[in-house]
Amino acid sequence: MNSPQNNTKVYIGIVKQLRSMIEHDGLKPGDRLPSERELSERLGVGRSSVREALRALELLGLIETRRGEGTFMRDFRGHQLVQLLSTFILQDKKSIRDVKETKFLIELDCLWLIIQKAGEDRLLRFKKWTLEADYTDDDFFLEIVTLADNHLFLRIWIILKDYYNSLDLEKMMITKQQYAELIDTLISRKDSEVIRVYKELRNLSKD
Amino acid sequence: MNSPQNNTKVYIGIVKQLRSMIEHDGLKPGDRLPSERELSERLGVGRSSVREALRALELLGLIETRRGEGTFMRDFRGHQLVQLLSTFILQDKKSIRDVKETKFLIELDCLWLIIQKAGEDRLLRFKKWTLEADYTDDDFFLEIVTLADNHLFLRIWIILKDYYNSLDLEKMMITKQQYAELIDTLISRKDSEVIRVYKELRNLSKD
DNA sequence: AAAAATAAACTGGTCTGACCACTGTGAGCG
DNA sequence: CGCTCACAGTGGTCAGACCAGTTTATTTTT
Repeated sequence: MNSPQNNTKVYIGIVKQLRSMIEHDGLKPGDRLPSERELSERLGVGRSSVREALRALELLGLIETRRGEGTFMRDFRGHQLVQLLSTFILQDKKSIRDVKETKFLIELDCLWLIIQKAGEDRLLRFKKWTLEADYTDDDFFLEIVTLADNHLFLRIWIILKDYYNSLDLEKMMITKQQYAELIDTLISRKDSEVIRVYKELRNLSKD
Repeated sequence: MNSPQNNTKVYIGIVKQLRSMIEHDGLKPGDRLPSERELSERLGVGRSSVREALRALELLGLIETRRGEGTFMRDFRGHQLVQLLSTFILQDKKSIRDVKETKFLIELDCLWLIIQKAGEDRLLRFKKWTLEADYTDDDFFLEIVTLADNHLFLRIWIILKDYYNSLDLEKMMITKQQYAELIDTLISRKDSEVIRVYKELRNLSKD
């Protein structure tokens, strides 16, 4: 039947079913899922099990429920979960250090990837935007990570960014000139220069 | 009563209660939580609501339940989250290229971290093991990533490794001498040399 | 006929009670 | 002393009931 194996919990199976259902039907953020009772009947399980699965996905921020209306796909970037986990887990100092360390290194990786891959015209346009537009540090590096053209790094970075922001660390001021300088080094394609400028920008010089 | 506000869902309140309970009682990984029925009674809510909260936390990897025994705190240093989200991220089975690229760069990151952090004695011991023991490429780099002492990278790498292996790509032969040489460069702490040797080892020279 | 009020049919939210499967324990027997 | 076995406790699951909202259809009123 629907159950994958016997010793797996029902609600886990439902999560999987839902995932494949979402993929199969191509559900996008905002779309409605079947009602709890319908899922219950369709999958041949109790409604409470369906609810356990849905509640878990809700806490993860993947879906949203509105009483009287239904359950909907959500445009998830993790905030729900990030907030929860950060207060839940990230208390210990080492985890915080890991998050910072990982975020920085992935940003460096992406810079390196850009050197390898990005076209010069794209970089020049980016530099122009850097000097003219208004943006935050997250905005800037989101563009960096996007330019690196690695979907995996992009997803991981976004998660780390949210974590990082939830830590409420003091942030340093970075001038447009600094951002622009970083892009210059990208255009010149000098690895070592990129690393130096990035470290300076992140104030990691002494490390 | 126990409920924080009236319009918040009960299971959310329970999650919060659990969090403060964990903090207050100083529960550590491996410790047991009160049973579902006891929580239900103590918090004045239905058992199904307790279960919705527990199931959500379980899916998050924060707790673990064993039928007949109870519910236990889990060792979640490494963010189950990454693993969970990975099933969603890797869902779009986009480019194999991304997986390879990311795995390699993270391995490089870890090498870099080792240069910064690892003690020489540890590296010497590692080199000895490299020359004497029997191991696979995965074994070797698992040790590398572990030495980097970044739990986040460790978890991400493990996922990538598993995915990478599932791709069934042809693998090249790597001699013990090559592995040992890599460690030598780590001991000498020359960044550029490490990169060169690693690339050679992964046959990325032309790239 | 149009608008407003009402009713019905859904949706999620919660609780209760029941039963199953599994684990640990302790009483009782050999 | 060691074994067996029943029992209490725990999570796993289901069914049913009721509440509280929303939407839609129906009826009533204007």
